Amino acid sequence: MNHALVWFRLDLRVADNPALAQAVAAHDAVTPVFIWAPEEETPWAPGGASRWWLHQSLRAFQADLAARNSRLILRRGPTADVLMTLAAETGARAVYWNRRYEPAMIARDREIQRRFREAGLAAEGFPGNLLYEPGTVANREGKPFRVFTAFWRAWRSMPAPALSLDAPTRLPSPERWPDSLPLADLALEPKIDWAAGLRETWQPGEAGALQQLNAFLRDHVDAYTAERDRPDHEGTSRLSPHLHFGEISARQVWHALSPHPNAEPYLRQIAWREFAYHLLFHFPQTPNEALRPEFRRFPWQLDPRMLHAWTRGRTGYPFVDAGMRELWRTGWMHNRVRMVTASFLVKHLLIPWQEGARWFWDTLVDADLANNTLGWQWCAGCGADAAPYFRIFNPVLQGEKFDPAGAYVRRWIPELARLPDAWIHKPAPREVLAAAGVELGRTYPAQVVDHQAARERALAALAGIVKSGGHPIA
DNA sequence: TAGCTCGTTGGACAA
DNA sequence: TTTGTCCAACGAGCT
Repeated sequence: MNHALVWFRLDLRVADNPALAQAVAAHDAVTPVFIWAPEEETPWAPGGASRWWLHQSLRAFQADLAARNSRLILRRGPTADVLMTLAAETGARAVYWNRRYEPAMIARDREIQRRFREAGLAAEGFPGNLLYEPGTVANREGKPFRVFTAFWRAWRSMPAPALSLDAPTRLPSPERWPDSLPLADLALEPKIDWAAGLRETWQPGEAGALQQLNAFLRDHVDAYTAERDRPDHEGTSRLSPHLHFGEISARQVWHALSPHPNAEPYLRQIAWREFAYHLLFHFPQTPNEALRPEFRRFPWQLDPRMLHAWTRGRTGYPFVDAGMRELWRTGWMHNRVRMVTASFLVKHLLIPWQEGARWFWDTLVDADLANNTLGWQWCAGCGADAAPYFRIFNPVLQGEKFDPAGAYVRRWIPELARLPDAWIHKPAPREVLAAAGVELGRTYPAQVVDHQAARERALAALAGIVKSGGHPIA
């Protein structure tokens, strides 16, 4: 039989899957395989929340494949060895996958391709995870954009993407299936069950992704510009984890949105995702190092107690704490609040952005190396397209502006629920606190830093690295 | 080309 | 209370 392997990673879908489509079109037996090899992704192996999601998504994908008379073979790494072994076991002459763009993943794909080709086997990656691959959008000099708006203009004027590929109705199975590990053997789920909030919030898998997209199109896309900044409302798409795991493709989202008269603001967000991959591709050190070299001299202060207060939502700034608790409970945080919490860690506490990136990496179900890196560097002011450095979010004003009635704070910080709206985001007078049953320092922490003092300290620190010259240290 | 403008998501302060 | 202006920079991208 003319047999092919399809190696799945962050493309856990049957619809609009170029690698799968190629295998079905050109082969009369297809073996889908997923290989768990987190050591190959260090130091950015999937964190706890990502592993939880992956477990659920793999289970859903197994069912989707079973409904098409197929299976998902599960194995553990090393990936290249496993794929070679599987090719030998099944007699497959080819392996296909959809490309990933993280530096370590690019290197791994290249190595697998080399080994397969040396063995006389086909090995081919396909573009399935982005609308336009890194390297295809460049400025007039042929250099990578570093400013989003310019990237967006170029990106938007690219030829429209081809139509999405239909899901194959039936996948040709091999005469004999190779062995598969049980899903539980990948040990992706937490040993102590902390995932109740995740289960309540999400439906991982391709069906859940489509449902989420349709709900967004039906209920939220029209008001997106106004509502996307309101964490107290349900105004965003909440597609990020589905996109990260490839349960839905950016191309499917693009085609679903495009006919819509109010699609542009959301497509811009899709372009941000592509910009993040573009930056990671061209600046592969950025998950660990500031893009702007002068920030390597920034006088960070790694205070473990402050960091702990931030991670657990105990900074005394309700808008910040609500966000951190939403993250801890649901594996997700509203984008507006991500900016404010990140800014608070970096600018108010002067804790290195990498610490925040690492915490988000472990707790977000949508943790994505490109997006996480861009987001943190942007907030820290050390990345591409950085805002003027003297822009420091005021966590009280941000709360009052984007959660005016305090509903978001009350939802995640029940101990403040009885405070009146006017005092929900800032320390209330003694009698107001008493009436609401709040005792600062006991039922809810006092502010760990004073905003004004922290702001001045951050501005002084920033002035220091600018004044001492913008040259990179050797 | 050499200068100009502007940067997803602001804030503080004066008037 | 609202509105306008400036705030310690810098450099990509454009004309």
